[in-house]
Amino acid sequence: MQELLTIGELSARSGVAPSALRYYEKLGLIWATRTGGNQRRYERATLRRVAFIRIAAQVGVPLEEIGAALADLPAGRTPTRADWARLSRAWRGRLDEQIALMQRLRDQLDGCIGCGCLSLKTCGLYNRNDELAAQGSGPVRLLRRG
Amino acid sequence: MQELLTIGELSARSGVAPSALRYYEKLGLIWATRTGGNQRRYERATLRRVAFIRIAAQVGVPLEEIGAALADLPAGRTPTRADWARLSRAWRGRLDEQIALMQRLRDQLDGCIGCGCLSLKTCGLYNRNDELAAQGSGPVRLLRRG
DNA sequence: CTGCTAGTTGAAGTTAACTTCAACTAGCAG
DNA sequence: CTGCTAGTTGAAGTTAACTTCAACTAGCAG
Repeated sequence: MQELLTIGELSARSGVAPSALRYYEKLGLIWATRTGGNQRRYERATLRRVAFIRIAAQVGVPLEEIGAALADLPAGRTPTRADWARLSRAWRGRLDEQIALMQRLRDQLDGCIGCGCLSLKTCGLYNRNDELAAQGSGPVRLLRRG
Repeated sequence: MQELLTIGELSARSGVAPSALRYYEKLGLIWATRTGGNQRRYERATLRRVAFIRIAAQVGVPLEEIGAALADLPAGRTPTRADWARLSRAWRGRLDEQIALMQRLRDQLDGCIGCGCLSLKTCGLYNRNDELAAQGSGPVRLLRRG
């Protein structure tokens, strides 16, 4: 029942390069046991973990934050369905916020750039971005905080 | 009528650091005339240009692509309201696509991680991401292509 | 015309998320 | 037990989007 995966197998099944998997390990996002010859062997549960990492990363969450979230999973045992469900609830809220922000951006882009009023001082869209900029900056932050 | 802005003024009014403005100039996104003493002086229209750059960048569009879009603005004259409207229509479509993708991600996160089926091979969410990965990778690409 | 703040340049540094490289070892098919 | 593919490490390289630094000059208030 303990079928372990080599790094090549995990890479093939997750679509993530071996070098990226080693990088994730260095950041503490995943881990592996070692063979006598020092090669990595991954538990099957790692597939789910990597899937979660990739999905969150593609949504713009920095790996460090993903690691913090994963650290909330139970330490001793393989996470259950319920563990993952609990974790995903938090990201659901984040996605909701991001979607709402982009919708506001879109609507204001129509009304604001569309009408030619994009004049910084008076433009609601730009001022919103100023507020966001105060919390951080760049697209990633925009996506992170919502 | 030709009130020009110093880099400090443009920075203060746009919320973008002087070093970033110089960087944008190096990339060809904005430009300035020079005083006798070689200091930059920006036309007021540059404010609108910078606003557009920041908004697009916050949505995840790389500066190089923003530059390509800005290159479509009329060369000889200050862009009119209609010029900006034309430009913004293209970004509107992009935003629509991005919003739609994030909504799909959210819905599948509910159904997929939520139910514990996040098993890569069978997971629709993850497979969608594989397709996306074929076009590029990472959050920025996700946001770029939609 | 003094003095201070604001501006100039080119080079180097920063961060995230990886990839590439070199030099080497493990694991397994035949 | 040979030979090839897959794996190992640490260091260095990559890209985007900037920032920081050093050494210097402009512009303007008083």
